[in-house]
Amino acid sequence: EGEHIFAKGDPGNSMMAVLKGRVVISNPSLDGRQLVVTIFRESDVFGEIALLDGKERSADASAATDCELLVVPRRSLLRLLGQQPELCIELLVVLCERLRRTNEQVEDFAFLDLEARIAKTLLRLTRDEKGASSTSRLGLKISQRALGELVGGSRESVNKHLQDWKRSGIIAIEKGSILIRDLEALTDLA
Amino acid sequence: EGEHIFAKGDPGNSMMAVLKGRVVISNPSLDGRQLVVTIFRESDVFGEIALLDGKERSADASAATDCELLVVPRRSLLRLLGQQPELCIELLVVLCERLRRTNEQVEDFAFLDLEARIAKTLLRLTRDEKGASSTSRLGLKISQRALGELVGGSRESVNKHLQDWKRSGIIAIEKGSILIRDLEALTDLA
DNA sequence: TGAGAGGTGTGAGGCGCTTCACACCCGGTT
DNA sequence: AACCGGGTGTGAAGCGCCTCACACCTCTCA
Repeated sequence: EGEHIFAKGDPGNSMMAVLKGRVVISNPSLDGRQLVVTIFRESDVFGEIALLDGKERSADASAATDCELLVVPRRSLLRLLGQQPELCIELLVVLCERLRRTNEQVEDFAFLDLEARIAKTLLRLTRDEKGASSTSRLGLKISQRALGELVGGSRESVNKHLQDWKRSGIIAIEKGSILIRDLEALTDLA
Repeated sequence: EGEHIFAKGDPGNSMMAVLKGRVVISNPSLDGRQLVVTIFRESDVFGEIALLDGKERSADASAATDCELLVVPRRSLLRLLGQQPELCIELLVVLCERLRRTNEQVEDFAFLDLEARIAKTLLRLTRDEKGASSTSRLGLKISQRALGELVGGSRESVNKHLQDWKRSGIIAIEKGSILIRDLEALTDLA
């Protein structure tokens, strides 16, 4: 947990699959801030980009929890791809998903204000969470600073919006967990 | 010129290669604004995403100039990919480039202010332009509104920054063309 | 020749977000 | 116990960018 996996700018001659735990992909800014791009979990793969085109890593990766990773070095993958064309197609599909996701992020930054972005990622996080460990009663445990890094906003602003929502009964906060009371209202905001 | 090629949300069962002319890829917002994501030129391909994963088109495409396009329908491409694994790898590389580009856009929106984004795209545009038609004397012909759509800002704000730069001698504007006088200063801003 | 459309220049006002500053609460450490 | 670090809540000040409003310029087209 907390360990550094690779940094933006490193030479990238391998890709990884998450066997256990969570991996945070983030972008550093010049002034030390961080933007969290994605969080990968079991059975996701990452780091394919640098591997495939042979350039530098395009973002930082570090372990959000204790992890087990499967490392696939470049030459193994290339050999595999040569032998199994279906695998190649699968990789194409993964990259496509990723592109769609990133495109959507660009859109969000361009068109949505902070409030909408927070609402949206809150919804996404609970959806992801529910998929993984089926907690029917959905409480989301995340620090407001981390939420800020996910949406590209300051911790303080995140707090203010959460407070607004709490006052209007859209969410509740207990024991540091956020739980959604009015899902529809939140979807409208996003 | 001006013709609509496909719209976000359309079913996407083909991809295209640009033989001649320019194609603008853009995202529409709910309130009618547009964000221009990329401009493709001769020998670029686009529309692969929807084709590969079989989902909807993820953005609008329209002809910025008169164009000739080569349309590759889904089944042709899949057949080709089956026969020629190298082609598959090439596609992977194209997608990787695209992902890097889009990631960079996200970063820019998150970390750079409007001035820096304008500077950056101005530099990119002149670089692209010089590559295509080798005009040693680089003048960039683009409307300020179009620039605004490229950087995700209003026409007025774009104008104000350009005026600032004109006053400090970084750029000059003549006959509706922007030409860069102090390339280094502009690179510093970006 | 005059009208309109599209591009440009510029100021006033306002909203959203950031930064800074500070107070509070809780868990762990010594 | 006293103490710290990390997360939380909140207000004041300030800046960046947007919107609105308006003037002007240049083309094209009837």
